[in-house]
Amino acid sequence: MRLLKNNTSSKTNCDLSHCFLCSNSLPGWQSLIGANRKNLRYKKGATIFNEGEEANGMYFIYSGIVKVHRRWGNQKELIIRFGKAGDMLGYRGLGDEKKYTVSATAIEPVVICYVELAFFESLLQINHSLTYQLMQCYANELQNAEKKMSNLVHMNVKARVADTLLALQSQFGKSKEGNIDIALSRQDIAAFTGTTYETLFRTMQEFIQDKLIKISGKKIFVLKEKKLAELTQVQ
Amino acid sequence: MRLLKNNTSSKTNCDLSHCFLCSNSLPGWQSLIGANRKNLRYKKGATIFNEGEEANGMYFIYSGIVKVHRRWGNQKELIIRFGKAGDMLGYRGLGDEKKYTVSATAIEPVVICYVELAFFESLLQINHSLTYQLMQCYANELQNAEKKMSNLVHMNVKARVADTLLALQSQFGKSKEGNIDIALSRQDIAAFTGTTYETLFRTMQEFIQDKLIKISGKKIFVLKEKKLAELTQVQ
DNA sequence: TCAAAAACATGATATAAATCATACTTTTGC
DNA sequence: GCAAAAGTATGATTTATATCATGTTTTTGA
Repeated sequence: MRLLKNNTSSKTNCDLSHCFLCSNSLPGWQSLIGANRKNLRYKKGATIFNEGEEANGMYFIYSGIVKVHRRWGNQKELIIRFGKAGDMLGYRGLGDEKKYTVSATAIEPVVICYVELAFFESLLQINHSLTYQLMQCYANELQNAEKKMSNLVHMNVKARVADTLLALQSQFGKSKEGNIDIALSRQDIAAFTGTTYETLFRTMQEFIQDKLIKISGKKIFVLKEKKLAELTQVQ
Repeated sequence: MRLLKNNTSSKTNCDLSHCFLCSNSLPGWQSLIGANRKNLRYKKGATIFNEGEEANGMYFIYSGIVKVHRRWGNQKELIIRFGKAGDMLGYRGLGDEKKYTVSATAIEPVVICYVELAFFESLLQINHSLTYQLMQCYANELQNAEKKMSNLVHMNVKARVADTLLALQSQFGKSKEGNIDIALSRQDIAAFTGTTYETLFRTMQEFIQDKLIKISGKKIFVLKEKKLAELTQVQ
């Protein structure tokens, strides 16, 4: 998926060129898209949509970070993935069931480009290339999901935490300071790893002891990437 | 996905009308497809493709049952899903990486309709509806994968076994006798549930004791579907 | 700006499920 | 048709990880 330059002012509207939808449509269609899209703003912690709700539209992230997650009971959750500028949300609604099967929550202020499902589907009918790109995007997501599924069953927590940190660094990159360029609560890191806060905490302490990582508040520095990668391999 | 009538003679070739590829193409194209497809046969236990291998083509199941799985080390595996007549394999190869990220193995004799990836991709370029159907198929698979991922983290083994049995019955239906219409080894059921053979065995014994299911060899009879379904709910 | 809530930090304890061990039975290939 | 391999069956033991409990610090919003 496409990356966006670092224009995260929450005042900005989508410029009709960077999101998944626009970048996969011919320039001539942008006025049509512009006329049918809404810009939505969410503050940190706000729900974008909830699992079980009627799927009404497609959400294209213009700026900010979103977690895509599933809840269990009212204390447990699994974070399936994080979405950032250029990513798409809600498209699972295209399946047989027109309901969201996951939830999406802003973990920092987010600007969304939103279109109604009916409009999006009509775009797919006339824009072959958009459908093809969407299909490609799914193929990748499926691979990720299948890999994650397998990791959850086969890897122990230590390996999964190592994998999580490397995945976060790969998706969000490093800041100039050198830390992974995303600020997550330990709770969210645990939910992304598929473990509890306490176990995540202890595992990270172990990594700090072993000098594999370094921590300063919410800033995480990967010190020994190779060692972490080794931990994720079958022993 | 589409179901096929019970014509499982391994001598039969695909009739160019039932598989995912043919049923989503206009009749006029069938001669083109016929000229480019190969019919492949696999016996029980045979590997169709292996994770890590170069992705060379698309596989459409004409008859038989296939497991799609990922290995870990050389003793552990997770079965991601089962495929039957009308289903498709190998399409993950369309993602960024042109390698299979999962393995596919025949668990009973299988007849496959095979086309080269290049041919399939050219079909996608000219057949908009095929691309759209493929995309829809992915959307469903993604929902399944995300649900399974969440189940693996949140549900205990008992709930997962109940879920597995219901899922198998829903996918493969019941025979006239009333058992789930697929013969799997306990090992495979365990791998699909994401647990070990021993734990699966004990859990099934518990279900038999509680009269939720009944067993005769590889035939599994679901006696109390509702009770099993309750076990899968958050308590 | 102050109270309440969320997040962070850690030790102690419980337990679900994996692992190990062993024997019997069925299937498969030569 | 028989040997080897795969699958089935079950008890005993270990262990990784969740759960519980409690206190501190930070963030948030009224």
